[in-house]
Amino acid sequence: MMVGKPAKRATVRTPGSRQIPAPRPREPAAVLIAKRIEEDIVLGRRQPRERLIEQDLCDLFQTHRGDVRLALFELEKKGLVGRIPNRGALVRGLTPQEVREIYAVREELEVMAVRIIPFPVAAADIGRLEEVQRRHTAAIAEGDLLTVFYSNLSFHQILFGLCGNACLIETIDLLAQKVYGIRSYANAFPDSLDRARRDHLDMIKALRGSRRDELVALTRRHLQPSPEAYIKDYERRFGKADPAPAH
Amino acid sequence: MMVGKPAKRATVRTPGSRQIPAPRPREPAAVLIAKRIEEDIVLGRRQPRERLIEQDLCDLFQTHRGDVRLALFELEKKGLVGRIPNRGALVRGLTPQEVREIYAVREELEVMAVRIIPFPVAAADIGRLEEVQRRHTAAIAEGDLLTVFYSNLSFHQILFGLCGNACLIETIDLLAQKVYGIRSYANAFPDSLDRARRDHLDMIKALRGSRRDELVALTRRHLQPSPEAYIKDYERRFGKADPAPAH
DNA sequence: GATAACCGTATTGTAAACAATCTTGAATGC
DNA sequence: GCATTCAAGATTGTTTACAATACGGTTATC
Repeated sequence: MMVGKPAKRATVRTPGSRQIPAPRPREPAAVLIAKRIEEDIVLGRRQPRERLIEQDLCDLFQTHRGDVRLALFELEKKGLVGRIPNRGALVRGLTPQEVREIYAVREELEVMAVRIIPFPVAAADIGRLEEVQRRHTAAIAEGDLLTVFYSNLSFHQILFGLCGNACLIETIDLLAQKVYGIRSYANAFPDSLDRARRDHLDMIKALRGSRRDELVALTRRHLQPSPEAYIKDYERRFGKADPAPAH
Repeated sequence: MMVGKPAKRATVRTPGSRQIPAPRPREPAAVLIAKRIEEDIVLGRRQPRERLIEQDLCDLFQTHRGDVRLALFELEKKGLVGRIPNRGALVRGLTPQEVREIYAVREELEVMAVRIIPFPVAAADIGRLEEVQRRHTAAIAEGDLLTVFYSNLSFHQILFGLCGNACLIETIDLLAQKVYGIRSYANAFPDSLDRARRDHLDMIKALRGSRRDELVALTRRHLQPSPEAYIKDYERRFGKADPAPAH
């Protein structure tokens, strides 16, 4: 497996011990493969209902089935792919119902995060946000959707990372991953991208001025367009009736 | 592997298709093993820092390393065990900091859940809660901690299940799993168990009367004792200084 | 006597082979 | 012509064997 990185030492913490030197869990190969597949789904290179065959992925990533298998289980738990026993994995689409539910929880958690960010925010942190936002803006101008995606991701990770609650950060990230795939719908319209860009700039301003309520309102508003665009498109394709509850 | 159950057919939903008959993902062996290990940790039969050696677990569960491996990866993602490359898995304890953070998020989500429960709640659902609560009460009286644990679990799953948001339910469950292990601290004191019991009864009453604010207050209060007991015990054992940030 | 290099053992990580299961398509009977 | 049965191929699930790595003790050396 040649996807791995050099990897250096790090530490793990266990209660009752201070710092134990231990090999850092260098990104296991399986996780890297999972990331790549995730990216494919985000970019629309893999469509819902498409099968993910283990051997194909082995050839693609030059590895053995063990890692691919692990990656698929991982993606299954994230909700990005479904699995049918003895049949394998397939890219999983989301019903409007599911999208609405996920976004409701995202809003709750992201609002919580910005509520507990300690103010004022350090200038260095705001600087990092501005730096990433410059990349984001440039990528939109150039129509580089891949960079748009990743810089947008970084922006939110930095922003919510300010809240200081690791569990909250992790959970926000988890839910964001579940709907990575539907971004492409929102990104299809330049208007949406521009609006997101302006939201980010407004957020930075609110942060700089320690205006929490404004930040909360922006956070809520920022989450609106994506699910709406997705649901609209979904209904256009498959009809408006929500076909039976999702289990 | 002889842990499996008979397993029947079910259906999977994918967007754009109606109902596709498909083999129901019968609880895979790995998941069952993970549950058993989880239970061991909950019951204190496995202490933090204890190593989990794959071959030992294979012998114990009469299976092959593939499933054990998968189970360990699963528990790792849940945060119950840590892994050191080429060294294996070990039961992971939680720092007070982590516990506080997890409970903060739990409170936010569980309060959200009870806020969106559609009122009035169907009599049948209240009946199910009462039924489970009878088991809970009986188990406390008999000192059957295992049944206490599982009936308490059921109670909350039914309660939060009423909110109707599958993603929210799932996320609440995920966070609850992360702190399964610390229940034993709260359960050590009969007072705590009795208080939990009374909380449950009060919740049922509030549900029956559709008194949402009361339910929210009870939900918050119900989450207080466990982390407090754990943190107190932790500081007694390892000293009060929170040793270095938890990453 | 302390320290550094070495080797044996325990354990995980990787790979390949085998078995079980499902899908697909053709052949057969009605 | 249509449904049913059967067999072949494809894919996943399981098992076993092998290689790589890390730890612990022993020995050699200064």
